[in-house]
Amino acid sequence: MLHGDIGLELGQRVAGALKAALDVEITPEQAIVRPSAPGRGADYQCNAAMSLGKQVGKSPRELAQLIVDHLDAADIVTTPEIAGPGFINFTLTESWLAAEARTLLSDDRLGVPATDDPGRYVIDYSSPNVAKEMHIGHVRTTVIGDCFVRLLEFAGHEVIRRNHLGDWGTPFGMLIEHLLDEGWTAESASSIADLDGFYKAARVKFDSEPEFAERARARVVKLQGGDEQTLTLWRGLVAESEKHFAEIYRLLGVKLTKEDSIGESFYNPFLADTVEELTAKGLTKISDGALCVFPPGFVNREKEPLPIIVRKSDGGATYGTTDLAGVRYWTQERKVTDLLYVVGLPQQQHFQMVFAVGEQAGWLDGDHRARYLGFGSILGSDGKMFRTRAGGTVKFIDVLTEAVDRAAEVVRGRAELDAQEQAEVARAVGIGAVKYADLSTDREKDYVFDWDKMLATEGNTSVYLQYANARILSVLRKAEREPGDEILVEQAAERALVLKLLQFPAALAGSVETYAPHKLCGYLYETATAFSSFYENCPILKADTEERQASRLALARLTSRTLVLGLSLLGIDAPTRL
RNA sequence: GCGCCCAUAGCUCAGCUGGAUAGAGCAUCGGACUUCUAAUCCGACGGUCGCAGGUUCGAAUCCUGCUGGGCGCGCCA
Repeated sequence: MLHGDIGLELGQRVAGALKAALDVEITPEQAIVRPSAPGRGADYQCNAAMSLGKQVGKSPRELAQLIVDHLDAADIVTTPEIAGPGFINFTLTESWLAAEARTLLSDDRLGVPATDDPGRYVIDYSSPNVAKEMHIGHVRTTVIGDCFVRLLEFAGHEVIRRNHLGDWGTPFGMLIEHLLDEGWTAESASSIADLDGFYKAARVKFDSEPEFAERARARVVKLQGGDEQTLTLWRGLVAESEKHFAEIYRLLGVKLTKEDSIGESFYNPFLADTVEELTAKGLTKISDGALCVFPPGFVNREKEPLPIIVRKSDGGATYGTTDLAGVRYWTQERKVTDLLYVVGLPQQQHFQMVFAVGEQAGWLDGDHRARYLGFGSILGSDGKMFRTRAGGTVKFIDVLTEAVDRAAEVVRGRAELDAQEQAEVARAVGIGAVKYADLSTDREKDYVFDWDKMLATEGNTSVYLQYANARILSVLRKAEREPGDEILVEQAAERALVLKLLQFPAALAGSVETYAPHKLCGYLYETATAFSSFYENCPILKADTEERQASRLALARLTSRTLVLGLSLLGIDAPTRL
């Protein structure tokens, strides 16, 4: 099957028919073969005849008939029917469905091909600030970024995780000066428990004491100048922060580790060269004392060109400088093919400008692509930015502990789990719920954070998927035999489930190509509901023949494998019991 | 003022890049457990796709305008 995609396979056959009938060449994609809406009596439909008819000078129905007449697809579908203005309806044969499903039984990748064009990706995500506690604002970038890592790795790409820590810049003068004032040393600095409080205290002092602010500014210069005592203290702060981040990442179950920290400070040695190269290429201009790049097409409110400031009037660098140095470093030094930025939507324009400059500088081109993957905000039930009842920032760790606590409540008294298992399940369910809520709606839209909805056992939630899987595994445990290696497609619910399982590769491809985890979520939900229906209608352990039981056990296992793999690509665990 | 995004069932969301009668879940109502995990399943109810034009065989989807909301727009990152 072409890329494991039924639609593409049929599209290829349609393309072949068109070639045979009229010597017209189209790609399988251009054949526009899509799953039909339920209840229309067909599995797939070809929508190409209407638009193509005009080009070849035939009526759509006439063209559709020509395609059908020359179609070589009897191994897959029954005789296609032409309907309406020129739709070609395909119904897959039970024998083909059975044969295809059979091949999945021994396929670790469940029909998903590895990419034939592997790239080297670097993904910028999570990006917390040193000396500040992670908060609700880091949830989406961390969860979504981790999902992309998993999806791209599974697709067969090399993926470099990049945690772009906020570990440099003006706040660190204030932090280090406060460190010294409070009598911390480089060694003890890594044991400050309340980093957030520490940051706030420094901030207050900075805002209220001019003398301190003055020292803080001087300290920034020392830091950026490479003063050893300052650097040592700075490293202590970073180390302490990384402990906190690691704790969140561990609890959350994302792949980020300390080794993935490539913070702003990393680019410090490249900033001067980057600015120099931009200048050498004639892209910079001094404006109001700052060195700027003006990418074409961006204007401010006065319709004047909008700059990226690469060197402030005081000589300092900005995040624009750092981001440009990053584009330069990863494309030129590390030879990555794709740079992905999982950063909130408010920063869209900034990245568009950075990419535009990257192209002007020749760092980005057809072989070195950059893509900004923005995401919407998490809202409270009032439709405004999600905050605590007191109006404060919601801490990341509080979200996770509350999720696990609430999940424990949901799981309590459930099944025959001991305390240890209950705790593990609560974690899988609670964390899964937070991640799934984040991944299951359109990435670019805002979504409303709602504990009851995300932990609901009905509807499109991770708990429902986890439950469906646990149920399957329970049946498999109770079976007194191994699943068979033949698939029977007899009942309607059985047929629907098999078709759904065969659509996994296409669903996954759609999710990866458009960086849309919610498409995978939707597919998994449909698969779980298809299984539930099958479970109600098709007895497994009590099937009336050996063959049926063997086949249904195989289908059950296949469904479980699909759910588990799908969930794992989302970064969500699937407990064996629930 | 300029730019970007959003508006679909009472609520929360899909709608596969222009296809057929716009789909799920929740809520409401009605059914199904001496049967493999009922945390489930089956059915019913529910729509002026924000408004108005346009493009064409065909628009929730593309274009223009408007209304209502969110965000961004020079030395924080």
